[in-house]
Amino acid sequence: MAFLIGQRPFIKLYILHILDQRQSYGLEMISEVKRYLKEEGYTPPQSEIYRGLNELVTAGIIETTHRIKKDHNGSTGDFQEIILYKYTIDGRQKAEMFKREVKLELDRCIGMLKQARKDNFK
Amino acid sequence: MAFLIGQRPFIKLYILHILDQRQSYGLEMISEVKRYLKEEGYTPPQSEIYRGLNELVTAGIIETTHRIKKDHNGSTGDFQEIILYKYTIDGRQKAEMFKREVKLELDRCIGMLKQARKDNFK
DNA sequence: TAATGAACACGCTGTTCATGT
DNA sequence: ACATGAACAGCGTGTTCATTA
Repeated sequence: MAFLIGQRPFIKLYILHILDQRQSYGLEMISEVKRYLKEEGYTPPQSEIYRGLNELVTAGIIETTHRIKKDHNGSTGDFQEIILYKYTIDGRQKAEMFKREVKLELDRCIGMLKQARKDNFK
Repeated sequence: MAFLIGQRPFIKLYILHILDQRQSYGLEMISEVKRYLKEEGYTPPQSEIYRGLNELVTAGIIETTHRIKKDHNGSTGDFQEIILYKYTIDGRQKAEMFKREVKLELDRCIGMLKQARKDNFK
């Protein structure tokens, strides 16, 4: 049995949470996750988002709405290509299974850390 | 900033907790830690105890009461050598600093995981 | 057998670098 | 600059193996 939950599934959870509401892309999602967790004293590295996204694609949970151009830059007229992600047809269903597993892990970890606090402090 | 607290400091915390009460040795401590955490669904590997012990020795927090013989085996008359650990002179003081740091990490992790549960479930 | 710990392999993570728009 | 992701390096961890009493 592993010690604590890994960063990967943890971030995937947030990715799915974001995609529950709307399509999004890598850097936007990492920013949002950072916003969620900044107060908790944790800043996930950029790379983790992409790793998580690729794993979710491989798992058939999400897919890439292949390259779509975004708003152009007002001054330069540049177009920025991004990769949008969204659920596959049965993706939400698969995601529920994944979420359930992660929830179990999450609760186990919380219980463990609380126990450690109880055992070793106060 | 790292993601979650590592297994090493986590176990060291329990080692110190045990040594707060009495001297002990490797396998005995790992057994006790397992007892503490079994209900939480976590079984630390044996090796981690030794790694933690060595690090605490290096840090000058504990020291080894060099090899002491233990109870003999009733039937064979064998003697088993063990390595007892205890606090150094200023070990408890140093340990307090370490514990304080770990407590901060512990609380941070709990907060983070709770936040994730709040964000992604219920 | 109990006890210690070395040694190995591997996965995860953080940083940096490369590429393209 | 923004966006993606490959590539590299290093640490932590889990398992196995070796040694000794």
